[in-house]
Amino acid sequence: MSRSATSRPTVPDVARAAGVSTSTAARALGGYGYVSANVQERVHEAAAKLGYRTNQVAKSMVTGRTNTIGVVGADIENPYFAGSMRGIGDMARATNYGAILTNSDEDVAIERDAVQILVDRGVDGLIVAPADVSDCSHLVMAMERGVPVTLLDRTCPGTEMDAVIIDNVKAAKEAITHLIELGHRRIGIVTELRREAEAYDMEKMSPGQDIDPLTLNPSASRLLGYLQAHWDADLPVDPTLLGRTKTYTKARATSATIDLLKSDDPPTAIFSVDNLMTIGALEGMKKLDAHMPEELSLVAFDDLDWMTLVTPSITAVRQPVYEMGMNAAQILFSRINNPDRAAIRSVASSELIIRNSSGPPHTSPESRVFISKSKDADSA
Amino acid sequence: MSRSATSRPTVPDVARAAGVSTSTAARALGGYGYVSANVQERVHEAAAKLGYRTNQVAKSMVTGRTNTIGVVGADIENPYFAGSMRGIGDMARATNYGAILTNSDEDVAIERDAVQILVDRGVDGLIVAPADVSDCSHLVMAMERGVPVTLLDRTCPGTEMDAVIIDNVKAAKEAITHLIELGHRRIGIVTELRREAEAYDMEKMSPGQDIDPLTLNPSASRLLGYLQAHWDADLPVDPTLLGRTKTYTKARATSATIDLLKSDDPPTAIFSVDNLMTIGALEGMKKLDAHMPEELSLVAFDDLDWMTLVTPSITAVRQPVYEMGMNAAQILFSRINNPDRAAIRSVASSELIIRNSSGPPHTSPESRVFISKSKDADSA
DNA sequence: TTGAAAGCGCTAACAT
DNA sequence: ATGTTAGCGCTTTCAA
Repeated sequence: MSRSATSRPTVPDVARAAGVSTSTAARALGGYGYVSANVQERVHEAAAKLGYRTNQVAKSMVTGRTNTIGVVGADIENPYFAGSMRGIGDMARATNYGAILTNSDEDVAIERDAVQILVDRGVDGLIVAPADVSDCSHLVMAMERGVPVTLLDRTCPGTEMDAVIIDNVKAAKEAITHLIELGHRRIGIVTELRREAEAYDMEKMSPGQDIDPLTLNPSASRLLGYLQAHWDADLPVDPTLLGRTKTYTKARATSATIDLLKSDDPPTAIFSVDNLMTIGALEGMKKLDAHMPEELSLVAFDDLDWMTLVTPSITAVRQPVYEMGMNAAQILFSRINNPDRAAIRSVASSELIIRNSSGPPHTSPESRVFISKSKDADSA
Repeated sequence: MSRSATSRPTVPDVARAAGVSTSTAARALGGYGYVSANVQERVHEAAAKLGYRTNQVAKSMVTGRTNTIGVVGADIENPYFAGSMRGIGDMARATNYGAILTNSDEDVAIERDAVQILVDRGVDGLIVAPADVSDCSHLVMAMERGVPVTLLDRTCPGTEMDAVIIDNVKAAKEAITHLIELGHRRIGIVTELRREAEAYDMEKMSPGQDIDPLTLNPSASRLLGYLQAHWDADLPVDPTLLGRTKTYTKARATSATIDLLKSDDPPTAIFSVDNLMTIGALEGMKKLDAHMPEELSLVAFDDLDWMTLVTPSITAVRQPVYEMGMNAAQILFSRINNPDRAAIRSVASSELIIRNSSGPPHTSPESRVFISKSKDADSA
């Protein structure tokens, strides 16, 4: 296991070549302490000649800092995280940090594991999109161990962690209000809502109760926005319009959409709660041959590059993912350098981009071909 | 800068608590050397009680291994790399490795920098998609420094590095042959070809010359496949059908496509050479309102999830990106554990998925509305 | 301004 | 099977 053909030169090597002591050479190389200009130059010359490069591992051991952060997201294949990750990576590079990427698949156990491993590795900080906002104990522990955590996309209620989020309730509400204003009265929503409690919320929630959106996972808070839009418009809410996938998969989104469309009184519009759900919903619509926007409107959460290319182009809520990633990294670095400052909560602004997949609803059910079609078909 | 509230317990701490020597405790903890069952248990109890966790940095310093690899791709926002990265990450996790991700934006200077920094950081190996196959000196240097490199997506000719690739020439040839068999005789190609030399190749290349595809960047080797398909079918090649973007951006792909379509004798089909080029090409086609497949056929390189959702669905060459990423990681790990084995070149198999964006060409130019339309329009 | 020496937390000879 | 000791490459007191 010869790690290197000829092992790399060390500080003592450079010192010897420059005719100074180890500590002087180290000072010159590391740029700290007092060094005379003359020595500075001699040392750097020697270093260049020998091809010296600082051994970061050794440096880390004594400084206690690795200049590395850990990033725990759900899935790098999801454009949301890919975009954030790019932002994080760019900011890290600019600040001389490395970023170790791990995927949790929205599984808290995997996330807990990943965090543990990253902390063991000595990362200087973590950026985490927690799989479950009600289970953040491992993140709190990391912070207590001296490893700062910046939350992305979600917050952990009752904790004092920095976070970069958007206002999911507001964003969803805006999307639904758009549909209501177009005349839609039966709006389906395709969303995960993994935890039982979240699904019940739709019936339990009422205009009176003042729920803190920060205690909710994104899918639940987007549901809340859905509800609030209805309340504000004095519209009733029909629980059968809830297309709950329980599992975060495209296939479930497809079947949830199909179920919705095949119901006795199908929705005239669908709100898909994030990019994976959108793909699933579109697949379901395609299977039933439901045409947008004449037969069915669609508003998607998360804007992707292909959404302008499809016909019709898709109305979507855009999040500034790249900027959010950059911001999260920046906030984390500031925290690393100033562990005791107050927690920052950065709320990025989202934007509803109205395109052609959303239009006025059709008045007569007869004109909606997919309905009669679906009567013939069996299950999915 | 208090890194941790109360600093973490060390091996000596555990040893003391268990009433054994440091080295015995270390052996028990690290699972190496001889330890009696009795002591093994006592040490682990003590460790658990103290909440001991191995300091990986210290361990790395003495073992010379960090259990970390570096990954240098063009852009994590590109689904190709995101998919590979997911594969790499999953394999790394399974093998107890961490993966540091960096983006090169296809810039050799950035890549060289990234490699240097990762080597300084002490990564045990690198997975790199080299920005330019003719400029791999920094990768060779890393290898000479004892840091193995596995190439992804591209090879470095004349070097002995492991690589995971597909047969780009064959894949492109298959795609173009499909179009030729449909009856197309004027097939446009939208591709980067950054280097001047690559662009000249189209004219210079001839059936006789036996070019080694491994000396070419992906976009050039796909062009070669394009040419070979023509040669095999005894069809002439028209250099004006080359939509060269020079820069790897969507915008350039769009304008290259528009230029192609607005030319005096526009192509009846377009081959977009990777996913970014495809998005650009589609945008250009949409701008000119060129309908697929009646007016214009499209075959894309890289298959993405939305390509089945658009109308018409898009014919595409699929690469097993996830598997390739996994494979690259596996090969790298095997090389780390066996530095002297022969180089592996793993060629994954691609697949042409025929959908609805490719069909027979229209015989009469008059029926192609976008042509007349584009006569009116100005530039882009 | 420079040098000598200690030590970060671990592993790995070597001795017992 | 266990303990003693040295040392990875760097930073960092402390003296000079």
